[in-house]
Amino acid sequence: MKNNLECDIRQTLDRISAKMRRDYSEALRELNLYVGQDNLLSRLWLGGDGVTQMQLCEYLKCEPPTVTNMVRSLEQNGFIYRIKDKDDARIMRIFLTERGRELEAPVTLKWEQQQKKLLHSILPNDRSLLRKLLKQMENDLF
Amino acid sequence: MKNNLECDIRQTLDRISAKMRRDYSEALRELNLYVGQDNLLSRLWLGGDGVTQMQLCEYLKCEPPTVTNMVRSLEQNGFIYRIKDKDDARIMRIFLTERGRELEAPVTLKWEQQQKKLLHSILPNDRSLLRKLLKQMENDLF
DNA sequence: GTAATATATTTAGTATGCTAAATATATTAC
DNA sequence: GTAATATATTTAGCATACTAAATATATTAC
Repeated sequence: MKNNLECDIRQTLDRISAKMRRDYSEALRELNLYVGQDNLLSRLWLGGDGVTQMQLCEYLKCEPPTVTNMVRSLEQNGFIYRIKDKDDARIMRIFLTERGRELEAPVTLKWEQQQKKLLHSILPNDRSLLRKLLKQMENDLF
Repeated sequence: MKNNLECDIRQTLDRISAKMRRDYSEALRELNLYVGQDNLLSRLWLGGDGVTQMQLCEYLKCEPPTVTNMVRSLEQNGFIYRIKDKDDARIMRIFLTERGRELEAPVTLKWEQQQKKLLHSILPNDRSLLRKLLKQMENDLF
């Protein structure tokens, strides 16, 4: 069991994602962001100003308390602000501040750099094959 | 940039690893373990009884404070115990309890189940190709 | 032998991420 | 209109995981 193919694939995948996360986390610290916050902001950058926390849960595929914490941190650091919906008092709507909006370009640059590093030695043909296989795995998982 | 190949691969990889972690976390809760603790224990199962925390850092590829916390939790739950090295008082050596040793079989079973699910629809040929590409990516990253 | 440096671990404080339970507001059923 | 149910968010408490700083012990330089 120890050294077979399946085991190796799962473990390698684990190591890649952990290492990717660490590197990426470090890169984002230069922008005063924590890893994951960029994903939340990206939902707002693509014209999603006024989105609810439930919509962010859906987008980030995480649970409501996680979004509560992320949103609190981002608000405290001045990247977003929240307004209670006037028709449904249960709902908080999230908006970008100017400072949050300004992060789009530098974060996109970090994304590109990270991707470049990740796929550095993979040839174009292999890239599309890799994507196909990963998508297949994703489908099996969900 | 938004929908190109590279971006897709990074994001898909992210989603797979997050989903895998969630599923796996749930499965491990039945054994009173948290995700990651199984990896620490596996280092001990493979004849590594008496290992130091620094060696666990190396194995788990994480920082010393993380190991301190994991080890504290595992000790409190009775899976391991710690003894101060008699020659070097800075070093703590980690040992499995009987309860910790008993977890090897059920955890291995969970691993197999998770791997099976992950690679369910990937053909053997594609599996070795996939592994090759993942290893290549890992090399680029480190 | 003492001072400076290196190593191993812990503490404090931050984040993401979870579950379970509490709270507040809306909607539905009667 | 009231009671029961559903939805959105928060709180509390747990985990992994990080950095920076503190602590304790060893080793090296002199």
